[in-house]
Amino acid sequence: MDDKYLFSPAQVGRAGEDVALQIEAAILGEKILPGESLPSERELQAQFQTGRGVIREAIRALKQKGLIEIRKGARGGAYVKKIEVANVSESLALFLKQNHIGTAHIAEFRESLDRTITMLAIARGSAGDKQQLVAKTEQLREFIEASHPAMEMLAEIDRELNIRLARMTGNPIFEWIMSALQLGFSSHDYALYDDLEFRRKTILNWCETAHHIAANEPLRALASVSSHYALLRDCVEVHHGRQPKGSELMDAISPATD
Amino acid sequence: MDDKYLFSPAQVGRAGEDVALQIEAAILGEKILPGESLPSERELQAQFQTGRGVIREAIRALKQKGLIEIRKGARGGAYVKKIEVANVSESLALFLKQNHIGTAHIAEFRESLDRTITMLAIARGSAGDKQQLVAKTEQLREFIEASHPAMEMLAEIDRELNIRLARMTGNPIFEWIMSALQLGFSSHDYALYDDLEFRRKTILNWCETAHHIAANEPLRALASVSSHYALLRDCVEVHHGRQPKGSELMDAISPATD
DNA sequence: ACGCTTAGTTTGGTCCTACCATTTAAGCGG
DNA sequence: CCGCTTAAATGGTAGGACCAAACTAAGCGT
Repeated sequence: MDDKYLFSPAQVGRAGEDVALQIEAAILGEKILPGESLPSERELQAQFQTGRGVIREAIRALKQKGLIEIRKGARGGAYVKKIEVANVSESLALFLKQNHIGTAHIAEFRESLDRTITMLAIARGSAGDKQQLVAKTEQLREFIEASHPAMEMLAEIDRELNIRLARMTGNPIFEWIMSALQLGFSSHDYALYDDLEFRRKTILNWCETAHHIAANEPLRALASVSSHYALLRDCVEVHHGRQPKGSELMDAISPATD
Repeated sequence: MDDKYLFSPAQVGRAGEDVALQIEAAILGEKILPGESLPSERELQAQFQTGRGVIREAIRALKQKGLIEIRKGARGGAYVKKIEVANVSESLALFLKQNHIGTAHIAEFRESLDRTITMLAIARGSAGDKQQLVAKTEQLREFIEASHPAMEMLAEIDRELNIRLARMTGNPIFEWIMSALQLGFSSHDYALYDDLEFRRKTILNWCETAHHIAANEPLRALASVSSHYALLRDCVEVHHGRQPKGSELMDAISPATD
């Protein structure tokens, strides 16, 4: 921190990029650990031998990447943080949205993911995890039978169940990919809970799945999982089935459009 | 000249965020289409009633998200573009890297993905696609038998084969997730090609897989795919043998310990 | 009339300086 | 010792000036 600087002066033309890259390298190379902070903007300005605007833009880019968070005031500055899955989600969601990916494609992908997760969860999840899963679903069923809660809440619980299941695989990637997909498209999930009929069926299906998992019955569990997505397809069909509007959704469901 | 602007003045305190959000909303809401450009920085400065630095930071953030590209000079400015899968890859790669995800976890996820992709490719891929796949793998085999090409090139071909296969599913998400995983971790894939022995086996395995796919033999194709990953596990094991099972057993594949 | 050169204009990139808002820490008085 | 006030550190904003790149168009020569 005295005569030996972490960073080198940036070159002209694309100084901003240069600065951002150097700082990013320092973070990824763990020269600065999560929780620690970068030097202040004015200090960086001195180290990089550049204007403050350049530093600010670089910091902005890193913040956008999720690598740092920024605090104001004394002892403020750019603090390195662990990247959250939300950053990946946002990126993925933006991408899927801008490329007009239909619900059918997302559902198909999620179905394949769910099937794998289910198998791994059966194989690796502890008995306690499985019991908790059953308990959660039972609680959900009682809930829906007793009252008519907001569908946002049900969607939230559904999300939580999926994550819990994914975590039982012992492989964090499944959990994160699932999170990313859900965060990006939770709005679509609401469709399932929009209709009381489907809501009931879906929850019963969750109970069924949980029981099969707890009973270590992979084939039956897989059947349940797939039937969840069959339900989803039916639901979508009922709601916008005949309408030419949003036709991309439907023609993507039938895969044989070659 | 117009009295009706696209954007509203930003609020103080977090003007940068505000500006970025407004512009992002305009892009996502397709008020500005890909190929078109935003007003110039100075024009935006006028519309948002703010300093130019704020505009620049907002634009930097959007560029980082992959929503726009920036050109200098007259007719320059921020052009809206379609988000590329590389953005998602980078985000995912950063995340996995910072969270120290082991190769074993990535490989497991990829294996599950590959199995699904294989089944879908068999079911949906055209005969032409399948023939091309076989041709590519045969070409690869001849290549390796004739010479000792750089392993980077082989890794690149391997990548291309995977993408081609993923594309045959007809569901772009498989292709993109596969791209993202590969872009983020192609360096680890090199491990497989490091050893001549494994290189040969891997390529032969690719040929086998391609033939099974072309012959519409899903079970055999799946066996081939899994055998590819078994090969990977063996390879890693040979390179650094002893490791306690369970956690991060392939963690030290690139750095340290050697 | 055509093509090349050149000056001008637009626009992003950088630098600077000043000032504001917020947060923490030090200092002071009770 | 506690609480209030004040000062310092730091990010956020404003606005101006200039540079560099890239496109435009005027002008020149053939």
